[in-house]
Amino acid sequence: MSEDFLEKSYDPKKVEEKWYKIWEEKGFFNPTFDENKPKFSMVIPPPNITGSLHIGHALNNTIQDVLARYKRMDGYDVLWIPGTDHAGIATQNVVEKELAKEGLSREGLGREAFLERVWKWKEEYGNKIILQLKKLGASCSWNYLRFTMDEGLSQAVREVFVRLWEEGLIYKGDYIINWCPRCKTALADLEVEFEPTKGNLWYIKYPLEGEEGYILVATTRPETMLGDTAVAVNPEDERYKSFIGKKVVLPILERIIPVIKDRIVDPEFGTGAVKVTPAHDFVDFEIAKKHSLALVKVIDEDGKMTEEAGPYRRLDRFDCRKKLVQDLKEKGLLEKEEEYEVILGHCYRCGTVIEPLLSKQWFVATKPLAQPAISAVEYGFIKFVPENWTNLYFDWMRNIRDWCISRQIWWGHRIPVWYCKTCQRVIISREEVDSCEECGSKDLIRDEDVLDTWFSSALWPFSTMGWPEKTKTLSTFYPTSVLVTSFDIIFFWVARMIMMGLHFMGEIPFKKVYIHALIRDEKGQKMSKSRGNVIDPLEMIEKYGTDALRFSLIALAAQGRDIKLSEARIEGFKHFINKIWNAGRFVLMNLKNYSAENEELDYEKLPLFSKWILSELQKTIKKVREKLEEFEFDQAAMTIYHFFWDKFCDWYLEVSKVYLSKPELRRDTQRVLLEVFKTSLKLLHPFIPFVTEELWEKLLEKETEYIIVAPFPMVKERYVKEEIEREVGLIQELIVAIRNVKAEYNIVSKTDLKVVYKNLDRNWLRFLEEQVEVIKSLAKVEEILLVEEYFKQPGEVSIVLSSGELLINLKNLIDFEKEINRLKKEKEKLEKKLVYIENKLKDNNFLEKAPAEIIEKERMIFKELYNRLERIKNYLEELKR
RNA sequence: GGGCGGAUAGCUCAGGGGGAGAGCAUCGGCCUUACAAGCCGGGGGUCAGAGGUUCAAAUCCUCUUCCGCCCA
Repeated sequence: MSEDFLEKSYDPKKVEEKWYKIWEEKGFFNPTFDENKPKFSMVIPPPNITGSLHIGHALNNTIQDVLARYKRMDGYDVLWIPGTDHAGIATQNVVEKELAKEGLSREGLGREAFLERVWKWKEEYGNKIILQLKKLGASCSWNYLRFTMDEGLSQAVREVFVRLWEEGLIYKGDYIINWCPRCKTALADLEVEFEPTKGNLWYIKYPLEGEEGYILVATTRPETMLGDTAVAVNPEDERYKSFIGKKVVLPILERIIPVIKDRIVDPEFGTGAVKVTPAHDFVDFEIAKKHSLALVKVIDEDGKMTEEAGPYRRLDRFDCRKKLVQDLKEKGLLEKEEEYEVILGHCYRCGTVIEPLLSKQWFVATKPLAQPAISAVEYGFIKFVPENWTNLYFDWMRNIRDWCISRQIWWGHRIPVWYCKTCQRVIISREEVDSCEECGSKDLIRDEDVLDTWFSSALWPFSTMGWPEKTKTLSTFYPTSVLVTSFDIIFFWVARMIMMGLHFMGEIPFKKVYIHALIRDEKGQKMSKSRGNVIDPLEMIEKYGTDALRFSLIALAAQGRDIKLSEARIEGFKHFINKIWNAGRFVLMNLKNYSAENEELDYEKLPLFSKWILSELQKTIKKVREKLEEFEFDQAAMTIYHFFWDKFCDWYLEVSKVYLSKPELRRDTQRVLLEVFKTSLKLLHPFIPFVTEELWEKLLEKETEYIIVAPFPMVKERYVKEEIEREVGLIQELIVAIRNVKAEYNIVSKTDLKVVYKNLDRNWLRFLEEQVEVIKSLAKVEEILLVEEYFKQPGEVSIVLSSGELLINLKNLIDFEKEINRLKKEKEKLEKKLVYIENKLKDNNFLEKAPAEIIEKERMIFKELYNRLERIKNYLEELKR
């Protein structure tokens, strides 16, 4: 039968590229601006241009694509803006590494040549991830492809910078910041990753000035003592009350510094007396501000000791530590040294140990921006899904600190600030400046720094739509419908977009934030480039096909739980894809001589199982829609999976073989097969676009040429029939029971087995009469006799069903011991359950307090189980005889 | 230290007050004309432990143990 029209198994390689190209060429991905359509919009979380599609991207974009395709099919005008992020530090590092291989350096090339080089690199490799997104099937609106350093987006960045400056929300100053001595740039607090590391706690004696004695100070970073400008104790600490106000001599440098009191000092840490190094510690910096202490910077931007470090100048910070400890030991000023777990900050890009140091940087005052952003979520204008992320968001936003936005790198949006060398004027401008607005001098220098990459991504939802211009895209599609991202960038990105969106658009950037799971490696660790533990989705696509990968990711993406992905799982879903393919083959084979007609289906005339599958289908449509709306993608996917495989393939296709063989049923059965299959494909399309489009192409009687724009199925309430589902349930139980006996007794499929079904309900028997052929076919038996009364013959085995009993003649095959065991086991199970229910039904509390329908249900169950138990007991007796 | 989440079949995980589920693995039988990437059937669980709330707890609450993550 396998003729020219369909291969025996699905080969994704043959179709994926073809369909993507067609969809793109037909322009299905771009919005139509049709005023009659409701709008749905999203912006992609822009992947770094240095990136290659990793499994996290795959999940993130599959989810967005499911939404985009679902909404598009459901009649929405969909805009899904794709793009990439210039990823300042990461990209600069990549290009620098490349240069190093050629024996070149960034400094050697100079700023301009280096930037040219980065742009060249971007042209060459920066598009890689875009192509990979296409492989994934992402139906992004490619006409809107953006890059954070595009001219338009750069203009938005300058506009925002200037406005924030004008509003007094951007300032420049000397503050303590996180410094990466390898990347040679400041980092925002968020860009530092903390890790507990084995270190030491050194106890150092600080002698009192002008008298005997000393204060013992504990520190994990002794080299910073060279920058100490005080010793601090908690004012409540009885041990040190008498020391407050005295002065101590800083060892080695012999600087005289005061002993001060401050509540921030933790009396439990070390000795309760701490050294204060304002230029190299965040807490100490705060203390120094309060007490007007001097700031002495002893470590420089290269991680080396400064001139202030006296004898240790120009030593590396870690070498200095060793030497200093040695010197203190020799001088008898080191009381002890113990092992201690220190929490070290590392650069999130290169892993180097961060040095907090004093530096002149640009900051955004975040408090005034944060307040409206908090309110927007409090009032429910923006909703997090799942909502437990809301707390995390509030927590961070309520404790937000000013944001250090300047970076001492070259790749990025350069800060739009110029300094006049003649009159010292600071010029902040949206446009390039070539002469001083104050004195007219041409002797200007531009600020060397660039902006934090997240500064531009914070504008992404509106900068991509053309802001600050008032574009049609903005007025049509802003705010976006939903943002799909993972929790690890709620602070970096989501929170900042909300702040900037509210401030500059006066409107939220998105109505919902769907936070999906993080895919972790087998150790439960986050996957990242720097850890080198990424799993390659492209390899999975190569091996199992895009649809299999997509379906796996979606099926595993339960809300609120991380995903540990296994390849076996993907392979399993590949089988599902193939199953769909083969069901398609079956349907198509049987539709060969079926000609399309538009007349409505005569529902009443349909045989039982046709009505049943239509009813099941409606339930499936309903649930898939609900789950998609609730962002419960895994459940949406599994719902259609189970319908398709367990209901449609395992039951209806088999039954249809019987129906198709009957001329009077053939035509309507073809129609139902087509209807159910087509609807299934539509339900499946958002998840697995390629195989569904390929099969759709082969189908007759389609409402649209391409499934990607076919209407998403709607529930037809008139097809929902619970009574039919119940009836079919009983028939299925009957069939399974027969199969079970056959399997237990190893009776081969082709046999002249005769089966008797006994039930006192005459109406039910009459009803079953019509189903005999189906039962015979599915249970593979020669004959089935429907009777009201029957006397069991020797050599017959009995099966007790929810309705009626089954008697199967096994002749001399019957294994009495086996049968007795089986029945005993069932009897025990039943008895246990019965005792449980009986106790319940005897309990007055239960009868008084439980809802009536529950009591009724329990009674029904009791009756049924009791009845079943009685019958089983009877048969057991018979067998024992 | 603070917060969040998890502990359910051998493995990976759904479920979330009223008769314990899926996929994979496993065992037995089938090359049954859509599919062996398949079909049919089976076995397998004190739902981490201890208390509590409730007529009823795997599910809600408290505590304990272990694991993961985030923040300091």
